[in-house]
Amino acid sequence: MSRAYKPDETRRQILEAAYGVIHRHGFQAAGLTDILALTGVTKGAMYHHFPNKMALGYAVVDEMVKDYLEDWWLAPLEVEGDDDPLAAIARTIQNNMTGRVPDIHLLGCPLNNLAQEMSPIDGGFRQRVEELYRAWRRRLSRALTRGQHSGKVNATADTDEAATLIVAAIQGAFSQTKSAQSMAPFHDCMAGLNRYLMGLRP
Amino acid sequence: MSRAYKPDETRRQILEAAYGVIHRHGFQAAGLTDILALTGVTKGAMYHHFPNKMALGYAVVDEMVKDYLEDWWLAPLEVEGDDDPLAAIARTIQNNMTGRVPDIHLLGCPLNNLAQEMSPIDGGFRQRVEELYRAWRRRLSRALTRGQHSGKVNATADTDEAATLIVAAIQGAFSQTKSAQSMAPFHDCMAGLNRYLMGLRP
DNA sequence: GTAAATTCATACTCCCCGGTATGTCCCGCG
DNA sequence: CGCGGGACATACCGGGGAGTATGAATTTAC
Repeated sequence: MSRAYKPDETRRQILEAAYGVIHRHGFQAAGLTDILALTGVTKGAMYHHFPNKMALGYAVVDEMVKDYLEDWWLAPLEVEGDDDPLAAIARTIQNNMTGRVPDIHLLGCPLNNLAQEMSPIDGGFRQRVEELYRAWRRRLSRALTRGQHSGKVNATADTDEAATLIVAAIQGAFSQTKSAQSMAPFHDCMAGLNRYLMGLRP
Repeated sequence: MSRAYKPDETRRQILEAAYGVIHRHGFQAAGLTDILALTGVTKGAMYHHFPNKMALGYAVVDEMVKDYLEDWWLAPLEVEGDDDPLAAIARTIQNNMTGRVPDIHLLGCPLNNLAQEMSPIDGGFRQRVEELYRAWRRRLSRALTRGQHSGKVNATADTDEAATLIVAAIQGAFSQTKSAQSMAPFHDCMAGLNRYLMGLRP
């Protein structure tokens, strides 16, 4: 018969439930009771896998949010044999608007949400979130530099500057979308960002 | 002699203290005790002026955050006899980077902070925050339209789209700045935004 | 000048929620 | 086979923060 104890699966369930609840309500407003009720796992099991709520939050950033960022925003920038980062960025944006669960963007960006809420309160969160932001900017910047070498991006453009603005536009789009509870600002913003990207052509 | 009871001044003190604490720690993490300790006002006085913590938060948005937005981001767009909105926007950005208390931006944008934290949790917050966002976009959009009429802005540009992107870039700049605890992303982002604005010239 | 309403102070209540203590069950290992 | 440690369950604790009850001081109204 199937095993009764599956510790890593249990840990995984907790992480995913926590990721969902935190995405919806924020870290502070996310009650352990809510998370546990969502999984069927009990508090004892949860405190066996994580020493406290903070550690659970850290794990959510380190594992879940990091994966989200990688899968939806970073990996698409570096598909094999692609030397046109501007097209890749536009494709990534398009992919995010159409490829995901509809209205998931109304909840905001998992990274930006946590950054806003937790960075000023807790150093551990701040450090982890900042690491993800830096990775995002660096990967974007490098992609743009490669584009400059292949002649697809204006050689005079400051790639760090452009990377920061692109990240900011995406974060800001999420932010407005969340408050508006409508995708309209998101679409407007991505259209504007596309226009900006055109301006980076040689 | 001076009066002992000054209700509107008391109310004002509470609002300003609440605004500061909420700006630093967020609404949920802001304890009434902290706010009151900062003012010397007691809990009884506070609950006389505001029915509960939510109402206090609403008042902070309606009065303090609204004023902040008006003073630092909206009014500078509409100085008398100015027909060049792109220059006005660049000036507003510059004004925000130099004219305020240093490192105030490390705390994030008061509006964006509340938007991120409270919009998904409470409808009252969401509605108020969204109203401010809409006002911001509209005022920007109208300024750009005026610029089109005076020939200072490319007539083919979509002003709503541009307004949304500008707001997004500013919000995103704040967000990254807050996590980085460094003004570098803010400066990069504003430089990139300026480059985008150049692209809106006829 | 006095009653009524407003403004503020103090002490207390209540409850939610993170955290703990303790016990049981299961699995691996000799 | 049994024993020791890992995996999970249940019940309880304690603190902190929002909210309240009550009363005193002050201003206003008539």
